[in-house]
Amino acid sequence: MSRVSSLPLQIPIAQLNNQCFSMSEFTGNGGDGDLQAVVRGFNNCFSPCSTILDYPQTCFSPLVVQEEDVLFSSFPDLLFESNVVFDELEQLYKPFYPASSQLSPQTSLSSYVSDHEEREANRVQKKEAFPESAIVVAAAATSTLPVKYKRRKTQHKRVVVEVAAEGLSSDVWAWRKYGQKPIKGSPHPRSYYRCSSLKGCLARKQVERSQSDPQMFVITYTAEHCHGHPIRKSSLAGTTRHKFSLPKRPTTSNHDASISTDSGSCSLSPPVTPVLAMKVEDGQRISDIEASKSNIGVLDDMCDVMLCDDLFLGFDELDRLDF
DNA sequence: CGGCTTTGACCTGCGC
DNA sequence: GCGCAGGTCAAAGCCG
Repeated sequence: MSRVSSLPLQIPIAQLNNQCFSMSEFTGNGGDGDLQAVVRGFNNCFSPCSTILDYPQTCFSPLVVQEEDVLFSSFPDLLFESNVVFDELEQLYKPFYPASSQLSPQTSLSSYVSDHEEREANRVQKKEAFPESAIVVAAAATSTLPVKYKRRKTQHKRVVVEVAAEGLSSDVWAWRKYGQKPIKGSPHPRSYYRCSSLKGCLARKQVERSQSDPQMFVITYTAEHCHGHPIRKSSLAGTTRHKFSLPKRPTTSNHDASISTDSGSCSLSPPVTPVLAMKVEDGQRISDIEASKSNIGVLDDMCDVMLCDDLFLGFDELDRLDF
């Protein structure tokens, strides 16, 4: 049985379509350039008015579903432990649904949900079975932290996706890097970005190379944008100004996670990386899980339809809008 | 000059 | 309570 993936998909570059770059083309420093430049371009995989509009079929190609089968045959235990991100997609895409559309992704693609205890138990199990798996952990904001440190890791919904470098090439959002940290157990540092499209926007994302496949990047989105999408005509604001971002001062830190790129070399390339992701939210109940499980068949039958019809129809509609 | 990256320091969460 | 790891801040400097 094929299911919609609740894990970040890893699509080898060799399997991507012919339009994609190779890593050697894409990177300026032998494959380990400057990540921040690449990162700006990624968000489009969930952004209805980014370059995805121009290349929807490459973003949600049937390859995605095929890969899911492979993925889940390899990780069967994860089927009931993780969640689908289509509700996240829907949230982002909701404003752009065609008015006539009667079938939103939500209605046909209910995600698995879990309560806190179950997720915690699962997390432990997963950690044992798949210590390198990208796991989404999300939580509601309940902290009493000082304002200065309000944005801590468990406060917001988190969406984890894994993409090839090609998927990082365009973005409607502008991201500003505010930190980079080496992560224990990982040879690659993690970079931290915040949305710079609007001051005060809490949207964050973290980017690091996948441990299992250094050609892939694990991107974690945290919180939500408190503003609408930047208009497409100005979406180049999301592209980097710097041809190559090199360390501004001598450093011994690890820049392994960094990739050099810029809009000049990449922005015209379609975001060819198919991406699905998963999301977990607090407050979900076991009964909801059971209800969602019953939709698996629907998922099987509808995922192609949803992606190809609902979303793409909406993209077409949106594309006709005059920004 | 504004916006960006870099990076050491600081702070919090969490496991023991 | 302590120490570690992760997340954020903010100063310094670069770039267009």
